[in-house]
Amino acid sequence: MKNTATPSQRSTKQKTAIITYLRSVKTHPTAEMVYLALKKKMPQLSLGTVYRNLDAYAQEGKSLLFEVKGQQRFDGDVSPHSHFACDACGGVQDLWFALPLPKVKKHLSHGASVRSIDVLIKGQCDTCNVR
Amino acid sequence: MKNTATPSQRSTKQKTAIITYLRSVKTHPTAEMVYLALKKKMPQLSLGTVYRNLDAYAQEGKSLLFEVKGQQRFDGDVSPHSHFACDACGGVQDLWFALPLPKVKKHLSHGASVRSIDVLIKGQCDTCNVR
DNA sequence: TTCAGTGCAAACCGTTTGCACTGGG
DNA sequence: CCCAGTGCAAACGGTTTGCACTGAA
Repeated sequence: MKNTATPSQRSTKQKTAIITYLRSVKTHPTAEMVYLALKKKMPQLSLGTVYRNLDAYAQEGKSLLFEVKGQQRFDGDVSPHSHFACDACGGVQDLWFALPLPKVKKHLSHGASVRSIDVLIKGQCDTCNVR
Repeated sequence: MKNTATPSQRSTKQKTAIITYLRSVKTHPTAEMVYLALKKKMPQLSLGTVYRNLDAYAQEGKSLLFEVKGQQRFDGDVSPHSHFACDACGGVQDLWFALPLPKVKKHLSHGASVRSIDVLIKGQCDTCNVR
């Protein structure tokens, strides 16, 4: 969240692998999850590189970034939607209801500009509730 | 966010001061902000105590807890509302538009239970936009 | 008197960063 | 050849925690 924005100029194996993985998955992974998944195929991959690229993608608007229980979660799907995070298993799911955007904007102070709208619902998922 | 829930049994100066301060303020302070504010009057107050009590209040539903830029922010007003966080100055403001709750619930998986709904809008506040 | 709560300081851990090296253009 | 990007490991900083002490009941 603090990495300085340096728009990417060169394409590398690592960048391609990271964005490809993020877009192929619906788990809203942490940086470490991405790192561990890719390390199988790219053993020399470093965690710092994963953080740098995930942060860059988020800043460029190529991914969503939100925080759950003190950890950053990334989402390769940037179309507007919300998230449900399970307190028990830590899983995150997409929710596709629409926000009343005109109403929202009406409540913002005049002159404020919006970069993102994050809706995060916390609770227990159905699976964890059964156990 | 990781402190184990131990419902408070004894009332102390510190607990009273912390919840009173949190309810008196509209700044959505971090634990450190609360600590620094109260330390003026209670010089022996410790940061750990502030964290423990703020976390406990959040778990008991006596305050709201959400995360902005890797930091926990606390809100003594637990009536349902949303937040706007300025990327530039770090300030957080309340927003009082209503969510379409029936629609939201319709999209949750059957069997899931909801503990909280956090709406966080990020951008630049009017003041920072002028500068 | 008892033990929940506190103060203190060290530990924790997710994230960031400095630096030498690598490889894309 | 050049310098953006990477790997590595150390540093960072917000939060948590172990332990001895304190004070509410």
